[in-house]
Amino acid sequence: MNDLAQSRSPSSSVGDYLKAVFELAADSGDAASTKGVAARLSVSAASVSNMFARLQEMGLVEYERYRGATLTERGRREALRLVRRHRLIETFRLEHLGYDWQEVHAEAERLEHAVSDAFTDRLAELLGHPDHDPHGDPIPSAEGTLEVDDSFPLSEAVAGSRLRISKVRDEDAAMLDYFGDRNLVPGRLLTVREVRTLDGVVIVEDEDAEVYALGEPLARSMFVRDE
Amino acid sequence: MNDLAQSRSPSSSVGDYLKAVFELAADSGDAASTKGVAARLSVSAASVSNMFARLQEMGLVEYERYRGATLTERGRREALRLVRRHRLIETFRLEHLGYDWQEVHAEAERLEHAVSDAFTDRLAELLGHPDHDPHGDPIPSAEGTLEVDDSFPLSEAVAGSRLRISKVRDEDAAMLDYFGDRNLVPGRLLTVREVRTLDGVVIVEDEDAEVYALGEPLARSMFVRDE
DNA sequence: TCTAAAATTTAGCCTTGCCTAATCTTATAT
DNA sequence: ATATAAGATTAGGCAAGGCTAAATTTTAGA
Repeated sequence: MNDLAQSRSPSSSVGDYLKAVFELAADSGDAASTKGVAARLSVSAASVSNMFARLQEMGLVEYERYRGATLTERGRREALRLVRRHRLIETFRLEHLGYDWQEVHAEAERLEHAVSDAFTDRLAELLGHPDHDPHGDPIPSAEGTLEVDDSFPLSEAVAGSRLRISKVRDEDAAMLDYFGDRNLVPGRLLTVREVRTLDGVVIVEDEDAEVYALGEPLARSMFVRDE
Repeated sequence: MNDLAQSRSPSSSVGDYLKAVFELAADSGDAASTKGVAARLSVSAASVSNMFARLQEMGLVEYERYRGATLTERGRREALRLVRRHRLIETFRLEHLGYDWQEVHAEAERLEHAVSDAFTDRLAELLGHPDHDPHGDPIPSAEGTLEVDDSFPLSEAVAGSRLRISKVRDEDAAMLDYFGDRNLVPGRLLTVREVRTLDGVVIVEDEDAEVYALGEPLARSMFVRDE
């Protein structure tokens, strides 16, 4: 009964936790904290403690009390499978179902737990094996490899540099709206006019010579790469 | 807390039961039995009794102990929403993902619980608002209406009649294989050569003058309409 | 009609996930 | 160096859904 639990495909809840740990680690480079995961999944901290212990039993995370959790190799593979599904579904919804760039995120959270690997791979084929989703996030390969990410938040840019938008945080719908409305989307070129340390405002100019002053929250939500 | 349960969208388990009751009633015209639902969902009879009581509380079925359950109007609407999703997803998988006619059924069971109505309607549009799925089953409209079904199993045909295949039972993969391999699919025309009451074998000839002798189990799985 | 088999329900228990309240640990600020 | 705040864990519950075994009702056969 124990090794059965090992071989079963993780429940949708387990998957959500793995993805949260994966994404928090990507941001901070560190172990995922109870609090961080709780906030991301809108559950209580107690539930996270509880789940961390179970994930460790299942061999999906390395966990030490009061120290947070990091993914094991198996946990990381699992998380990447879900990320792959999520991003392909988003791309499908955008390109074939006519959803707005901003609307794409929400429902994919649910669907990613319901589709099989076979479905995912056929979807990838239908879409022409894209390597980035509509927000600019890289899509993991079917083999579980993920492009190394050399992008950084616009808030850390230096004045005068020329940058390409690589991705936009997809957690906040209002921010997605803002960027979407102004066509500040992955692939666009920006020139940094000013980075004001005083208040964190970053002033950029786009390819059409439009100038935008972005406050720190916005500047932290847009990721760029040196061009 | 009680009326919240009323307004919530039913859990995936609840939906599975509603669909099972719906489909059993369609077959037998009668209340769905505990045993029938248990067999269809691969669950113990005790679980079904339990769930019938809960479904009644939720106002989704009419249920009397030892007498089986029938859907209420609300229960029927819920079931039809799921059936609509299921059949549209099957159609999508066949037409856009290149699945075989036989493979289509299985995964849709899981997906139908994860997609929203909005997704479903956009999918319908992408597919050109089909009114039948690949097995020939009618797709309920977004408003919850379903074509009246005047088809009957081939096992009840009379010798000499000309019939069109309307649908094929999709529960048994081996039978789907058999029919699929021989191109005995919805839309094809058949002429009944002989109906042998002795052993239930039905002998038919298709449009290409191929002749098939179908035993009772197969003849009961193929539905036809007078042409 | 009466009895045995089949179907159904009840009782009692388990697991997964989630919650709140109370208790620890660790980190921070004097 | 230590008090306190912040973060994490434990304890104890709850609801959904499932199961088995035992009891009950219905149905069918002699």
